[in-house]
Amino acid sequence: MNLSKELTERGFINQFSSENLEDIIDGEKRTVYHGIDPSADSAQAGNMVIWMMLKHLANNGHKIIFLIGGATGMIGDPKPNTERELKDKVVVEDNVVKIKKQAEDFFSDHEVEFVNNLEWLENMSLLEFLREVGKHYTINELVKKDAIATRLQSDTGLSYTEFAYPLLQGYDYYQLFKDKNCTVQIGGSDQWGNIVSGVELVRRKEQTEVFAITAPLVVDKTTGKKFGKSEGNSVWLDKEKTSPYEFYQFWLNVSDENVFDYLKLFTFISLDEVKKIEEKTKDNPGAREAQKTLAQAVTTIVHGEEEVEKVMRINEVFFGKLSFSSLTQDEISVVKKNAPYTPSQNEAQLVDVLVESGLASSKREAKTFIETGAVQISGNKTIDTNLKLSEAEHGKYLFLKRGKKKMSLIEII
RNA sequence: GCGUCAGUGGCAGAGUGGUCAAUUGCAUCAGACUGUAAAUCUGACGGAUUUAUCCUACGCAGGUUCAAAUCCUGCCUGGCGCACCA
Repeated sequence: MNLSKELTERGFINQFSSENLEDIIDGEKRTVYHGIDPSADSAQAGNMVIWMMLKHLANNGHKIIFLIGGATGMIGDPKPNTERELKDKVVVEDNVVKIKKQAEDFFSDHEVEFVNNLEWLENMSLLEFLREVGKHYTINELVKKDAIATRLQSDTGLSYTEFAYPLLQGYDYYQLFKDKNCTVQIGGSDQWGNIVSGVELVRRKEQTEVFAITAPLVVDKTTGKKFGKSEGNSVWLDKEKTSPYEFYQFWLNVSDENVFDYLKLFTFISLDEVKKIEEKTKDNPGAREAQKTLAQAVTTIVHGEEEVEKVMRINEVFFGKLSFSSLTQDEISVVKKNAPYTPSQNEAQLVDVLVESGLASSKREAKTFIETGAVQISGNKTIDTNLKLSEAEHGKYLFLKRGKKKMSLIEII
């Protein structure tokens, strides 16, 4: 199966700027670039779609340039409803370092060149920008761009700064074309306008056709919402922000409607194999074979095999047959390092411990949880809001559970 | 700069002196049912609490009043209109 077909069937392709995709990626080996703005200090699960696509491209012999928008990140691209707060320069610089490190790890098995658009944008003079870049854009055209058009209609308006964003990204493409003969740019579908802006700039300045490909924004089919939130929080690739355990849980909890799409997008499992899993799952959906495969595969890609093994052991304890008391000392220390863990005093109130461990956000909430029977101590439900830890049966460790999926290991110190 | 309209909880959006911790919807969380799924139903949804109350909050800062999200003044932010011929 050729690459364009593979990517299409896996669901990576939304739009592309050519008659057919084959012409872009199946023929000559090209230099492909993708850019990300350092608007946070870590990429999220959603970013992985493009990152996976880059891996597929790299596996097929294309050269990859990974651009980190040290310059564009200072501006922020126009969001459809609100103007962005300008980010502090120091924060942006810090984010650049972190994202770069993360991407380097993610692509460690591929040859990827990293660039920062600060290199060429930082010292460009305003006059040069207006003459070399601005002159090739008409306002008439810019105001038709989706993000800009909606903002012009909205109550918040649109600053000149953000209005200029497409020009900056366009210039990036031009630079990479001139410098490194880059002829393909990929991004999320929301980036289409910005990417095409570069395609046009290159055509106008160099009379050469370069290409654009976008991937669809992954949407949760069951909710219609943007994918990648867990309990209202973003799922990050950084394990300090989203622990491997939480990361694994996120994928394990994917609903049936989505899981096969995700297997195609976020893992390298072959399409045939996915089909097999799909059939197996139809016979016995309760086994959640597909989710397990997905969680294991994605977590391996992001955090590595070793982490996955640890996470799976923790799961055995939290959800599996293993009773807590049967854990060996060694296993407890594994849980301690990888799952939510809270040290506590023996005389502490249960409500306080719930708050400290993050299982409840306030005492009031903690009480409601207890009253509704959502709290278990080492497997035993408790409805006593005044309970102290010392009154519950436990050894040095106890295992606190709120709801079905939130837990924390409590160590008495 | 002038005029005018607006700024409310995660979001949308009511409320125009006390009955407002603020209607409603979405989102979120818990319970029941399940498969750590979805859908559905039930409940919670600023914080603390001795559950009587207290504190913090309706752009910011003051003021009027027994009492303000609601009235007044100033400021900040944004939308729209005007700002050359007139």
